[in-house]
Amino acid sequence: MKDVAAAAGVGLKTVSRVVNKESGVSPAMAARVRAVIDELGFRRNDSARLLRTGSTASVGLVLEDIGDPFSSALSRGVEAVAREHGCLLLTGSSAEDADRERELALALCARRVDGLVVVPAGGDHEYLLPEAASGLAVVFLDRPGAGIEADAVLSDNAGGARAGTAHLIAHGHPRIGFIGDLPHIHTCAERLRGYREAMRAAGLPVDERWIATGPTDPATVGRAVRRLLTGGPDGNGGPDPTAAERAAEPVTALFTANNRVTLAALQALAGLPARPALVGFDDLELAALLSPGLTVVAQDPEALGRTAARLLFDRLGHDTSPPRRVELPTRLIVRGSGEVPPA
Amino acid sequence: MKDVAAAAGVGLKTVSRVVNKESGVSPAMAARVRAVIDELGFRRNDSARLLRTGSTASVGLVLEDIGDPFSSALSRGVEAVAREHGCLLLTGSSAEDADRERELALALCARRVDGLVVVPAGGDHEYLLPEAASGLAVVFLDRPGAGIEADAVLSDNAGGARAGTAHLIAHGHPRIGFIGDLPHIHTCAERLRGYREAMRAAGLPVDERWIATGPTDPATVGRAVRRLLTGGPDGNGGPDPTAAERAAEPVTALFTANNRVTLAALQALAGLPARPALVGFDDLELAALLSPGLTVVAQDPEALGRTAARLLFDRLGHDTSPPRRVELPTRLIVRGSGEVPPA
DNA sequence: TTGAAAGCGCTAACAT
DNA sequence: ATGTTAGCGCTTTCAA
Repeated sequence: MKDVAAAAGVGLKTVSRVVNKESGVSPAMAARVRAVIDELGFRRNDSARLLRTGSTASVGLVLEDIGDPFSSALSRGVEAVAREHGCLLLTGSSAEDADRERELALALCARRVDGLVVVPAGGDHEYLLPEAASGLAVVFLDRPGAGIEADAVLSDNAGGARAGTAHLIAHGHPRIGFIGDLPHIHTCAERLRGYREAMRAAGLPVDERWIATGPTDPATVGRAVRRLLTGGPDGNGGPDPTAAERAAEPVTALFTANNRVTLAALQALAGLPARPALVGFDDLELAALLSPGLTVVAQDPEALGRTAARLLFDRLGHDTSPPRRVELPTRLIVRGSGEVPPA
Repeated sequence: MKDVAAAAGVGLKTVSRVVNKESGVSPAMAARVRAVIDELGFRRNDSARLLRTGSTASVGLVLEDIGDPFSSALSRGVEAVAREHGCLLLTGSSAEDADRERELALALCARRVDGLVVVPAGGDHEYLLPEAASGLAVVFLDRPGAGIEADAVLSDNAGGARAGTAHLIAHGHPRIGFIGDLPHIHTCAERLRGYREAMRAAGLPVDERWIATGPTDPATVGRAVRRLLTGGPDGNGGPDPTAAERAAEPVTALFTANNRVTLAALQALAGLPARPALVGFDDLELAALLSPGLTVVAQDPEALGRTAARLLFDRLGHDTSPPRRVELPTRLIVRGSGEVPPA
């Protein structure tokens, strides 16, 4: 900019005015400056500008895994709203690792993003307190944060799981298996709660060996599927190994608690002759084209992302009301797999 | 930082040294400074730091649509490599719009990203020349750029389409329909070229009415599917309307040129009694679980992203060799839908 | 080992 | 309508 001013033989501020389309510059002067700008290929350095003005016109998004369709739909929602506000989006993935989440969030803060949308991987967010104290707006997405008072946007996980489980019960299944990811993850815990509530509401007992939680790789989920369907021992070595080692009653239906689990379960079931009823949490792209079609409890991840971003910008607009927790409804989509009667 | 220095009663530079873990500070002093830092909740402002040092330790990624599974896999690849290099990733979507791409790329440049990975939406990238001249590294991804000499990482689109089409031909289909997205998009054009080459290599004629390009919404693709299968007029009002209005021979197989087209075509086919053979470009998550399984020409989007990012960091490491074009192979995955014989 | 001064590229506030 | 000065928060340079 200094170069432009020198080359055009004008003051620095005049160039600044032209670049920022401020009024108070004669057309002739503006034209001359613009000519020099083009000639020199000058582009304003926004980092410097933003350092000076204080705002950064950018928000950060910490996802669990940008490659997961659910995450990318979230991020589409956040991006759309950020864009409406003329804000750039800085994104990173935590790979479901608490340290990485922290590191990433702090890196974004060091860049002085105006606000942060976080899909929590860790269970403690106290590390954001100093940032929040110095003006950072924070919204948690998909899962609530801990150790800091902040807005959260979630799906009605328990309600959705309740509806999905009740749907299976209504189709005659008294024994239903639950397969989820890691039990300490909020969404998994809530969906399990919904499952238990639906069972209890129907007066059905729950055998703890019907509940499988763990990694979502196809091998692990495949083992869980086969165990639940045959009633074998759980192999987890739970608090009561002798009970766990006894065979459980086989289930006739499965509730799979997220998209990756559902996918892995479908793969495991593909080889089997008789298929249990299945309801999955999260919709899948080809769900309607399977046979039978896949019955799911669908979230609206893009709406989740948009809602979180709106909340964030409300806060940036100095909305100082107490932290809110917004819960978005889920929707049961009936397509066939959940209506199979017990074998 | 100034505040910390004042509160600790030390010089500014000492605080800077402690924050950056530079050597040359006595342990006692360092401890005192760190105590004040914690007390005040001080966090270094990286924007200011980077303004001073010149580098920004960040790279930009301009995608077509972050919500598309293909894009998000690309971005996972880019992010992984950026992370290895301690770089933050700034991402945005162009929504397949040239102006938006430009606007986004320039916004990232104004933030002084060190490098830019661009999935081109527009056909002209001259606007990046001034940036490149002042040191920006640029790599195009998925499609080549135009108007600027830069690296590009692509899939072997023509080769993949050739293999897919040849596969259908080998299974006895002389008449094969091609459904793609917009014909000016490089990937579509290349895949169409591959299709034509395979047909010619087999000595088969191509009726232009077997080729449908346009938007990828389910309605448009559905119409194309039905037209190709029944041999109705093309309705495009092409250069030879009278010929176009004559009925064409119905095709017995379809080659769908990207994931969205494949998805839409599958939806359209779901309602139909007799199904044509189908090979799609791009793999889909549930492809193996459909019946018949979906035969595809698979790309490796994560590898595309990683390769592009590696090339970018090579350039940032002052690799000044002439621009390269890297082409990654595709893989035909046989699952059933492409092996259906002609009706 | 420590610190003062200069300056990265820009804009806000105040001249002219 | 245009220019000058100071300073955003940090690092670099050089001096003590």
